[in-house]
Amino acid sequence: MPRSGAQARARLREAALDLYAERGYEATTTAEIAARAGVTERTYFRHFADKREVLFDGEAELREVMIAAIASAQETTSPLSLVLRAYTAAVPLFVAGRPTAERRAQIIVTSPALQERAHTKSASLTEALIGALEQRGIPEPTARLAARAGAAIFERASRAWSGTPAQDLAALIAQAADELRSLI
Amino acid sequence: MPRSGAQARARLREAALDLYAERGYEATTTAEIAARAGVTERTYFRHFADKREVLFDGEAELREVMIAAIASAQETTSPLSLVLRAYTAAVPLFVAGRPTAERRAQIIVTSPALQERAHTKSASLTEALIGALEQRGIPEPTARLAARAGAAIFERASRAWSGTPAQDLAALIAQAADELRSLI
DNA sequence: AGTCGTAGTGACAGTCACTGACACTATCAG
DNA sequence: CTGATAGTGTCAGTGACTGTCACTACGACT
Repeated sequence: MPRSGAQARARLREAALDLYAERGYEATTTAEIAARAGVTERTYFRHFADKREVLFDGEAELREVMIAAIASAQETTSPLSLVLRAYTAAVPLFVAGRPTAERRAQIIVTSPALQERAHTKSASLTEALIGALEQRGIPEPTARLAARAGAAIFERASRAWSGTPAQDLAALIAQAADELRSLI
Repeated sequence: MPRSGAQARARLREAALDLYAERGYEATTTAEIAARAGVTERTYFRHFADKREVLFDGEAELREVMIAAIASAQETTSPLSLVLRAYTAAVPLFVAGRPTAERRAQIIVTSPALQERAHTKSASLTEALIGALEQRGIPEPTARLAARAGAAIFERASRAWSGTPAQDLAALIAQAADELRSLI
């Protein structure tokens, strides 16, 4: 394995986060990000598909953890429980990534383009969960319904978590699930 | 009121639909769309915010119908029922717009950029429903949970509907709601 | 009939995200 | 030490999108 490129990628991430926060997403050019990271614009686009993607790196790890949680669950677990188990398994990742996630969130709310990408990311995560459920023999429509219900539950928990940092996210997930049950 | 512009807008919609279908979304330029519609590229961008938006025109009507359905419901209706009532009220619109919707859907699946926009559109519709629920005094977190559950239900119904055109969409919505209940 | 305000349009120049192609270089395996 | 490979720089190009200014169609109003 030659020159790793991982450092450049990390510098690009930080540079983008800084610049987007300082002068705003739209007022920042990809050339400026590259310059601050000490590379050329062309190199930026070798690491990230577009100007937004740099804010959504590290999503792969999250997806893998969640898929693994579904794959390794007991035989008899219900579809929705599988999805909630996946989100709960990811709680440590959310806790660890929290400081960065907050900075990111503050940037994302300022730009419709970034919110759009955020939606896409969570939709693609949902698709991955659906795939994992199907691997366990759950029919596609059922899997989709369960995954989307789980996503709604997690969003509710996650929003509550942003409000009160002290709470335990896993407990909030369970609580949101109860809320949904009472709604239906 | 001077020159309406509605005709140009309609021609742009059709031109885009044709070209995207013929040669693909990415292989089509906005200049080509404008040319086929008999206007300049600049005029295209006066009618539509970007290259994708032309495929998502007429969303406003849908939103209004659904919001009205929520606003005009009985006092005692539960949050989820309100949301389902909104989707059900929109069924005639979906039936009427079906032929175009199918062409559009075929185009959208060919391009990640268009799928991204489609996600954004349904997310913004969900936000509008949340707002309508809040108007009725339902607290935001509850409204959000109900709106997202309703969206999941409708997606499930809508997918079933694409498969078997004969079925009644309203019935499929009720059926999908039962499915979700049994999942929880 | 003439005038006047308004919404829509064309023309033009410019910025910037993103891509393809080619040459060069740092690193590691043997 | 050599060769294979992943990463990078350079350069030229396309196309989405924007600001600005002048012009025109149309309806309102006298």
